[in-house]
Amino acid sequence: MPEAITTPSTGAPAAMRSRPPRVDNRLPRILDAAARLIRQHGYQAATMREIAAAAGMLAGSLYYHFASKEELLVAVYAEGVRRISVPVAEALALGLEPWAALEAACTAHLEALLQDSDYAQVVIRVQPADVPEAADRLIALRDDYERVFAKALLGLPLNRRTDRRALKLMLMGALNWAQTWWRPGGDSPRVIARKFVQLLRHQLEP
Amino acid sequence: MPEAITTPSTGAPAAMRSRPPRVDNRLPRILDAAARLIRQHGYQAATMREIAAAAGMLAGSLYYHFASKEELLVAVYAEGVRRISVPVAEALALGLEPWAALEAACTAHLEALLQDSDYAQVVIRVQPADVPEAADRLIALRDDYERVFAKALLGLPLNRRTDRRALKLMLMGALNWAQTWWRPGGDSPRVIARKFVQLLRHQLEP
DNA sequence: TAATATACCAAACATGCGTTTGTTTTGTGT
DNA sequence: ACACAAAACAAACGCATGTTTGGTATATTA
Repeated sequence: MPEAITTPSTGAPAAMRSRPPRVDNRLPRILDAAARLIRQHGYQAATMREIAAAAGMLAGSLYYHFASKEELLVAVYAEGVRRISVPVAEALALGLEPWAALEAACTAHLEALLQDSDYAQVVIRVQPADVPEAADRLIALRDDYERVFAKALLGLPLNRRTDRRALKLMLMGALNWAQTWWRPGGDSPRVIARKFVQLLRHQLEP
Repeated sequence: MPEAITTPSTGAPAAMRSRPPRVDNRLPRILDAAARLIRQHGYQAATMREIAAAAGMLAGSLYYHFASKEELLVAVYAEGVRRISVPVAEALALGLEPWAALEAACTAHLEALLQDSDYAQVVIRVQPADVPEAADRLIALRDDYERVFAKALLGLPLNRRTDRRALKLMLMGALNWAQTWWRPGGDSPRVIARKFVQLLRHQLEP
């Protein structure tokens, strides 16, 4: 499934550009290839040559669009955050009652993470600490999404003694870790989300 | 805090050895250095030269003890699994009532993961897929531990419709993900474990 | 159609990597 | 004290990596 970006951010020399980008721009293909290979092999193991070849060009040509490999990662990562944030925000905008809204948000999160998007998977797979130069920006991007997800917990009618922060960390951890064990053919994102929310919401004892 | 291994597995040429290993063996130091650097920088970014230097030797000398960098990782990883499994198994052997036992197991898991051991952190940080040659063995090691942890859920008096597998996956995900957000000075492993188990055990609604 | 910035090619560069090889030191058992 | 294996050194090898440089084709605008 091809994942062309709708509005490709223009390349590196964006500051001094006197003409609009060409229509046959291969920037989206670069980002798609980078997202796929970084997801498959990790950031370090995904080489610029591999990425370039997958985009139908040579390694050096990537540097017309990105100043460095780390900048390329940041671009992919930012798009990944977008691809999780948007569906989750949409789910939260449906006006469902609080628990259903949370479940819908979790479903959207898992769908992006497990099925839909190489970009989204990069966000969970790449650890900011692995990319010293860009770690701060990656963490900031991840925090952006956390704030989106946190909204899903706002309306919940909770016990007075419930630690909302612990609830958020627990749920996000459980969701993100799904990437390590989930395989196609397993429970669907919707089913997993339902089970997880169910485990939290109701008492486990008989 | 130094982390000398108690019973160092003998080096690479273990098959044809006619004398016991020396007492000033630096193998433990190699493993400690590898564990620390792999935890800090990730597997790919941790170089053999760095590890050797941290152990007070040269890169080539590592190959007396390990046939390759991947073999070194496997050794560290195996020790890491041990350092999580042992405390958790001990917690489960205390004879506590089921929910307290689960909480104790989670505490032990988090202590190893967040505070005690570079080795343990390697287990969670390194993704088997990043090390193609050794991925199978790493996954097998991780599964070994999962079986230990799964015992913590056996005795729980649960609702008949509770999905025990989902419960395990949710809880392990939440615990393992703590590595990405926890910082020294934050809630202690004991407190986190209590909060997480509490969230699962009791009803969240008022 | 002419001009020009866009987008890429082609080829190399410097560097750091995992690993190998031959040699030397050093602890240990007899 | 001697013999010998264990353990490390010293130096290189081959290779892949991210990146740079100068040149070239092409779509777009005027």
